[in-house]
Amino acid sequence: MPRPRTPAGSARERILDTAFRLFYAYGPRGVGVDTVIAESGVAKATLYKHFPSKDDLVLAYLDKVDQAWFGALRAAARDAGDDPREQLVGMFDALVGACRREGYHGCAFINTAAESPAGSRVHARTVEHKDVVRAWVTDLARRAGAADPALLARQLTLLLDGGLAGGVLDGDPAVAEAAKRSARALVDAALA
Amino acid sequence: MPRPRTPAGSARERILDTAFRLFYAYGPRGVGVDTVIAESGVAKATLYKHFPSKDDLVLAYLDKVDQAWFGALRAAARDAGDDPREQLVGMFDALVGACRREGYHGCAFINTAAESPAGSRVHARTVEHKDVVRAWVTDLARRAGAADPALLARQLTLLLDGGLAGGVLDGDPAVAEAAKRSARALVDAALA
DNA sequence: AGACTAACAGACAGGTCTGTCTACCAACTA
DNA sequence: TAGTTGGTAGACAGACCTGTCTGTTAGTCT
Repeated sequence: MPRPRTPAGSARERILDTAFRLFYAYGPRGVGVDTVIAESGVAKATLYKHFPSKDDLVLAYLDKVDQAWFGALRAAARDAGDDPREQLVGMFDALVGACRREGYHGCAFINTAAESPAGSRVHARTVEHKDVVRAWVTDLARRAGAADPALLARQLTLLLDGGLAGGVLDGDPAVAEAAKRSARALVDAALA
Repeated sequence: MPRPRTPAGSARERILDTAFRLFYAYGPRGVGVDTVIAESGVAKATLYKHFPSKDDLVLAYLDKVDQAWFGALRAAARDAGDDPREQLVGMFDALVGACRREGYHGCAFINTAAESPAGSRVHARTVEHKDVVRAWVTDLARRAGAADPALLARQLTLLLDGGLAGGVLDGDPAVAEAAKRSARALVDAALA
């Protein structure tokens, strides 16, 4: 186990944490590698050792975002109780919470995908993330007894995406609340 | 009236048309001024005469997008008949149409805002655009007899944004169809 | 003690980006 | 005819970006 000389975790962690913060705030393209290096107090060679290219760092960033967001989504659903029907609505509290958070700036995946070329690894990773989330919602919808779980899941993730994406501009909690109300209406309609 | 030597319209139009095409496909940040110049067959000085900075060109691009998208939205609503209630659902056909179009790449406003700094003119213009559209939808909702037109408008534009934003990845018409079904359910619930 | 590993510090190359500037040209107008 | 206007062509400055490379330092393991 190599002991890090600096107190705040290993170099890799510091790089990734800094990249997470800067990339989310300014977009990966808006942050140069030199800035990440300066802010994380790391040598350039060290960064390129852990992440062979900036693109790899961006992908690692997206993985971190995926963990955080998907985790928040599942936690919000869990907090809504045991009924899958309530969980489908409750997961929107993750959106409400995100909107309230200082520095909220919309969906990291959408934002990053918007500034990446069409067939890039970033796009593939984003599609992967969206698919995983939608599969989870689909399962929830099935357990709730929806006649067409795939459709309901598509509708709810659409709503989630809308709420998240619009957050690039302003994290108005009213938007998240409207999304939650919509979710309630859609779930009610699907399980009538 | 100065006669343009090149057949395809004035220099300004050519620049704007080219910028529209390239900016939408690759994102404003992904396209250099030199590329716009080369593709539109215009001198650099001419571009900077009509648009003092690249930012001004980006704003002009957004205005063009606004006209196109808001126009499509109103046309789709009009095609749904005279009943405001039907128009609220019918406007989603603009989304369906956009998804089908070759080269569809999501919401130009969201995509551009994602790669622009927080307090920039691009953000302000995007907020302005979203507000105008929502005001129009609110009016439609009021005429349809919604108890809370502002809420219904917020819900529907949220859905619209979700469908548009997700299009950065793939223009799946199934997404647009799901959005339209959601709209129908939400309108029905609000006007029950 | 000696080898090895991880990290630091920073120069550097090669490319791209925005925006400015000079010089020239063609058409219209007074 | 002379001036004005709107355009072309392209060099250039200055900033910034990614990725490579050299050399040094500190801690760990055998």
